[in-house]
Amino acid sequence: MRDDESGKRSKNGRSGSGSRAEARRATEEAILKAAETVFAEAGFGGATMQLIADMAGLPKANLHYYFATKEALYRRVVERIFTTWLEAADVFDEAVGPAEGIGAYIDAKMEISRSHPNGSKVWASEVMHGAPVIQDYLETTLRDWTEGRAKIIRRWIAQGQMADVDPHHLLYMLWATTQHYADFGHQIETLNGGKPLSDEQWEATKASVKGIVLRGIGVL
Amino acid sequence: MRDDESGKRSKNGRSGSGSRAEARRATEEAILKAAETVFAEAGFGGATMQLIADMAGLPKANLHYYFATKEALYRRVVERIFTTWLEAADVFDEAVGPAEGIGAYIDAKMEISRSHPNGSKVWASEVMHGAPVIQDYLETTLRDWTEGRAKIIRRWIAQGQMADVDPHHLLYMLWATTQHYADFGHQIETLNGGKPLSDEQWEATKASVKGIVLRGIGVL
DNA sequence: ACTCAACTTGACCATACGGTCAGAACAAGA
DNA sequence: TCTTGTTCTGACCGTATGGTCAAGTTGAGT
Repeated sequence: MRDDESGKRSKNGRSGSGSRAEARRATEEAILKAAETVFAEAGFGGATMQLIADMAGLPKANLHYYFATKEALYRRVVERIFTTWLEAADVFDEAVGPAEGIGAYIDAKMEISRSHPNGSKVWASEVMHGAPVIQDYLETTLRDWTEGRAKIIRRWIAQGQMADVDPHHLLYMLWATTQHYADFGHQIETLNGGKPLSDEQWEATKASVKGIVLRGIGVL
Repeated sequence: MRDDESGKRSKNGRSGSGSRAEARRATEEAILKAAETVFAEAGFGGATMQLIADMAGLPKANLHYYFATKEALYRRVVERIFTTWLEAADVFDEAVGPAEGIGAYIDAKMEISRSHPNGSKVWASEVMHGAPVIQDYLETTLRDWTEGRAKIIRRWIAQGQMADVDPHHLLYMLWATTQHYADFGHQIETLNGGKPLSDEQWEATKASVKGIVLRGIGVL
C-alpha cells in the first residue's frame, strides 16, 4: 500500500544529514504540509490519518508518534495558517495612507491566496463549522487585530483621506474578496475554461480588485 | 436513543392528513432540511446518516428508504441550493441599469445569506473540495449564467453607465462579499461581541456593502 | 373484507477509522 | 563496545459508520 518500496532508506528518507532536532523539525514540517493538503481537500471529517501518513511518506503509527491525535495535528495546522495571516498584515500598519495601506494589504492577501490556497481552505472550513478549535483565537488575537486596524481606518477617515465607510465591513470585504480566490479557486478555474489563472490574468485580477475597492472607498 | 418516545404516532408524526404523495413530499422535505443543517455543520465527511435521521425524526433505515446513499442525499441538497441561487438572480436581468441591477442583486444575495446560511456553507464546502458532485453544473449552468451576466455588464459599460471593470472579477466580488456573511457568519458574530447582527446592523451592512461596490464601479 | 404496493423499523453486517502497543532499529554519549 | 533514550513500524483492537434485510404495518383501491 505504501508508495515506496526501497526498503533500505538510511534513516527516514528525509534530509540525509543534520542533527536530531533538525530531522525532527523536517519530519514535522512534512507532516504538517501533508496534513494541510489533506484537510483542505477532504475536510476534517473526511481526512484520514492514513492518507496524511501516506502523503508525508511514513507509516501511520509513526505519524501518531509525532502527533498524538488527529485533533492535535489539525490544531497545529490551523494555528500555523492564522500566524501566517497575521504576519502578512504588517503592511497595513507601515502605510502612511489608505491607498498604500489597503492596496498593499490586498496585494499581500492575494499573494497568500495564490501561494497558500490550502491554508485558506482549512481556515474557511474551520470557521464554517463554528470554529470548534480556534474559537479562543477569534475572541482574543483576531478581535484585537481587527479593532486595531479599525482604529487606523477611522483615523484615515477623520483625516479626510478616504470615504466614510464602516471599518468592519470594509475589512470583511477585503477578507472575503481576497480569500475567495483561494477558497473558490476551483470554481474560478472552471469558469476560466478549466485553466488556472495565468500570471497575466493574476496581475489583472489584483488590479481589478484593488481598483474597485479603492475607488469604492474614495481613494483613486 | 431516538428523541421521541410517544410510541403511537398515528402515522409518521408529520402532517396528520394529506395524500400519500403529499406525505412523501413532506418527509423528503424534512430530510433535506435536516441534511442541509448537518452537512453545513459537520461537512460531508463529518456528517452521519444517524445524525440526519435523528434531526429529521425518523429511523436511519427509513432514511435510506428515501435516499439510497449518503452521496445521493448530499447531491440533492447541493442541487437545491444551486437552484435557489439561480432563481434569486432574476433581479439582475430585469434591471435597467447597474445601480438598480447590481444593487438589487446584492440585496437578494445578502438576504439569502441571512435566511439560508447553511445552504451557502454546503455550497462553499462542495466547491472547496473540488466540486466532486456538481462539477457538471459549474461547467454548464453556472458558466452560461456567468457569461450572460458578463454580457449585460459589458453593455452597461459600453453605454457609459458604469466604470470599465472586468465583469468576471466584479461578479466574483459580489459572490465573495455576500456569501461571506453566511460562510463566515460565526467569525463575524464573534467579532460583533458574540451576538448575531441585529436587524439594524444588518441594514447597515447591506448599505455599506452596496455603497463600497457601487461607488467602486462608478455608480453613485 | 381483501389485496397489494408503499412505507416503517430493529437488528444486523462488513468495513474503515483513530488509536495502541510491544518490540526492533538506530544514534549519540560514556 | 556498551548503554540509554529516541525514533520507527507491523500487527492489532474497539468503535462508529454506511448500508442491508426480512419482517412487519399501513392505507388506498376494489
